[in-house]
Amino acid sequence: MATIDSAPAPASAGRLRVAVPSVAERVAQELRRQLAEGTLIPGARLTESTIAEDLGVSRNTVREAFAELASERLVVRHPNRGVFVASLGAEDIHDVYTVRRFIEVSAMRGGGSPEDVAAVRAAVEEGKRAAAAGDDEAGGTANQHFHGAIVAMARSPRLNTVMAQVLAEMRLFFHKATADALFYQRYLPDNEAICEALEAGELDRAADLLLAYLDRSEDNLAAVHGE
Amino acid sequence: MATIDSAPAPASAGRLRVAVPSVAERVAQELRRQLAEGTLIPGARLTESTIAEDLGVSRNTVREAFAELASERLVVRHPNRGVFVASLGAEDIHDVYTVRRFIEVSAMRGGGSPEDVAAVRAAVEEGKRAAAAGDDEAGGTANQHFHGAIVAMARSPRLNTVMAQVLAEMRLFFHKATADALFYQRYLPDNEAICEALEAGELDRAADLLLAYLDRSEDNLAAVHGE
DNA sequence: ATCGAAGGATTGTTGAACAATCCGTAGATT
DNA sequence: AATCTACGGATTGTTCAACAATCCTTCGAT
Repeated sequence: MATIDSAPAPASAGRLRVAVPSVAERVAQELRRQLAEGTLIPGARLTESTIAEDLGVSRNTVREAFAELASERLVVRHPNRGVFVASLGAEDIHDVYTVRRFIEVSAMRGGGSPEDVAAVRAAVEEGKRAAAAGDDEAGGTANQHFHGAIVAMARSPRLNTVMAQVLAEMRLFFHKATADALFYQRYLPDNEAICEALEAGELDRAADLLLAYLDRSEDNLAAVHGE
Repeated sequence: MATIDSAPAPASAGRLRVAVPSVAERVAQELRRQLAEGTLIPGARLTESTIAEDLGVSRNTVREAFAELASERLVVRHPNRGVFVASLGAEDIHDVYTVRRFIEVSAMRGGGSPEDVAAVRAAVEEGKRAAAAGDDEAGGTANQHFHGAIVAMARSPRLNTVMAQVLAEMRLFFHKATADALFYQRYLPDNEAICEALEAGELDRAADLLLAYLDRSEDNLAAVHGE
């Protein structure tokens, strides 16, 4: 399949160091892409030699990429058996939402700078445009931007990392749920209301709305899972 | 230096599968130990070949261990330059405490089952014993158990993981601070008060006390850092 | 003193090899 | 027929050796 030689060759001209990511990093990136895109479905097995050949890299390099993805919980290692695309069970969904409740709600109560709030607003508008265009994929992305922007208000690199990983895990799961075209649109009014409360400086109310949203979202997802 | 063949040989008798950790995992564990113990000081460089020889494993295996430690932020990778023991700057300390405020305080407001509360109490008593014995190392460990137990009340594997990583990062930094023998003892009364509020079911008060403790602790640590 | 060109050392990556482990299947046993 | 055991194939875990790419230092020239 597609090779990973995407980065422009370190050709002649530019003397500006661009920090080309390592091969292992590019492999991880490519796998992340396929994971998010849904090419690799949860539970699928990833064979080292196959991927190594497909991407034209060594098995050892694939192995390093696996280690990275495993640390992000996107794949699971079964010793001596191989790595598999992570599949979230009911407990995992609940746990992910627990993390989100902890982090997002606290971030909301802390508020953010005007630029941070503007970023939240921008994500809401992005969602509206996606809905208008009927683009579900973009709608999901916008929703993740919305929640990412909320956490970003805390300006904490570590919290941002945690949140990014959790959102990546959710994206992995959503390929079952997104069959419902209205899944994201349903939450647009919530995002709008939360954002307005935030812009008005009513942080506690915004946090309460966000909490209610998360609870409802979890229930919906659990229902989809149970079907 | 010391080899890593610690696990009892997969001898004859036992048919019970014990899941021997992989070599890479044992290397990571050994490095974690040295990191926590202070043998490896922040900023120190870890040369692949040296460690490979010292532990009697291959360079590739060391590399896998590095990847794991890097994902835990215990070491930092500088591309083409090597990996270094992470050293926390002022921003990092603040960030770590931000994470702790988010997670610990929320967990406290959520409360926990009687067993979970008992675990918190046990950590407090552990700290008292360590103080009585004048054992600073044990005091630090007890303190980490205390805060770990608070987060454990949320019964969230992912939050526990995040907290464990943050505590590991702090341990890395504390080797400067622990010169002050009273560093941990100073916080014993706080832990006691927080625990009592928790046991009394006064979650909000316990959370407020915890928050105040975290703020004070951060200030102290920042002061130590600045000296 | 500044700059640039070797030189050496270390990382990044590859390829091949082998041991260890797992899985499925075919036979043997009851 | 069902269960157990042994075997074989496939994949992972780990090692080793090599080489390219990159960085740091030193040396020398300007």
